[in-house]
Amino acid sequence: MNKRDAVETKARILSAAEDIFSEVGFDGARVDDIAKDAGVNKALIYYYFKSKNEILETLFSSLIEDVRKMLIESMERTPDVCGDDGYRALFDVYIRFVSQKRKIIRVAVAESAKMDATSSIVMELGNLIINAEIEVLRKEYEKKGLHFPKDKQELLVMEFFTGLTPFLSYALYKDQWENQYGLSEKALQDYFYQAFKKAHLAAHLSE
Amino acid sequence: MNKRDAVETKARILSAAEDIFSEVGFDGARVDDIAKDAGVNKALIYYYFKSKNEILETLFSSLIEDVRKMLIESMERTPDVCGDDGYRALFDVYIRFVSQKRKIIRVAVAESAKMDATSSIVMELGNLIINAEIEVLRKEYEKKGLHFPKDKQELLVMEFFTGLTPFLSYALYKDQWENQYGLSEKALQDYFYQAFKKAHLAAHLSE
DNA sequence: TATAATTAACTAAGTGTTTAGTTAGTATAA
DNA sequence: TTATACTAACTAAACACTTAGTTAATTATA
Repeated sequence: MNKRDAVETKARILSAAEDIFSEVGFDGARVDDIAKDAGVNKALIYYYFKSKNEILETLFSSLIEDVRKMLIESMERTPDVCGDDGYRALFDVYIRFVSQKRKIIRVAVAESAKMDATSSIVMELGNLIINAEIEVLRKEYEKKGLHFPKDKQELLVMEFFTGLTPFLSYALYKDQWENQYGLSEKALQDYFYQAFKKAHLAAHLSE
Repeated sequence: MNKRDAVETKARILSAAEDIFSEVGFDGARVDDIAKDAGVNKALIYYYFKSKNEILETLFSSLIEDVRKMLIESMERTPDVCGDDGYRALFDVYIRFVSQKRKIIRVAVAESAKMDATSSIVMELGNLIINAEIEVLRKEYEKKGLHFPKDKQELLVMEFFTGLTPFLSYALYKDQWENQYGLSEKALQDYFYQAFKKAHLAAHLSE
């Protein structure tokens, strides 16, 4: 077997783990089941990862890395966009991100919901996303010749509650809303975007 | 050894279970630990509950029952309140609810985040809360002589994303924001209320 | 009113099963 | 022939749940 097979095998293990973690949670997941779904022997998992926990950490690291890349790319693509267009661009990045990463976000939220999760991945995600929002706002203030109040920590909380958590809940409950109420993905996103924009405009611009 | 009050003992078991579930999740929780924390023999837990799962179901049933009571009481207390006051009343009920029930809400969110959770307790909570919001809105439309568009399901989704999930995240991440950013509970709630009101006004009244 | 019968509340010490992780080895490509 | 990729078979520990009782209090009976 050559090296390319190994990379692909490792990816298959991670993918199977992601599926199973998102279905039954980390503690509920069985390494045997991950191995079975990945089509490998269980011992091979311990050849690539030192523990079940390291599989989760690898998945979380990739998630953080991916969202960081996504945000950076978006900012480089539209460096001067602010206001309405800025929100739209940010919204598109978020929605693409949570749609793509829905499964692992479920796991992150479930793990963060545990009380002892001090090094919470959701907080880490939140900080990344908040910084992106601040960047959009900063441009907006700048364009108006105003100084952005950098140190206002309450703003971060506002951003978190009004900005990040609806996206997380979108990732968590999208399927259920679609099934239970027959809502299309497009309809969901349209209404969601209106709420997102209004909440942000209300929070930052109208007073 | 003296016999203790059975009702009180059962309550102690449930309380210990709630603590441990919220710390390490349902699958991560050990029945031995619950017994130890409740100060009873493990077998007594199986005397009162047929399984570990039944403990969780009992806790979830109580949560649903409690929120239902809370909402009904609030509506009976302020039957004609609408508009700004209506939102304030609803907000107060919500915030009191999530503050009191924070621990079990963590568990509910963690469990709901698992993909197979079809009979999701969060969806059940969501429907209860959504109905309460609709009631406030209905009064508002009525007072203005307008007919409330009952069948708009998109409204439910809006309510869910903009109304319920920030409360859930408040329950989940309040401690972390307080610790990490030194925010007081009052400051959090004040800003949170502004966001809540604006999001709702924006969603329902400004178009 | 004393005591025997009954039951609710509780426990020590398991049982069998499931689990994460290991060992000791084989096959293959370079 | 050496390093990488892989597996069947295994183990120790952890786990949910059970068994086989005990204790304390209540109720029925003499």
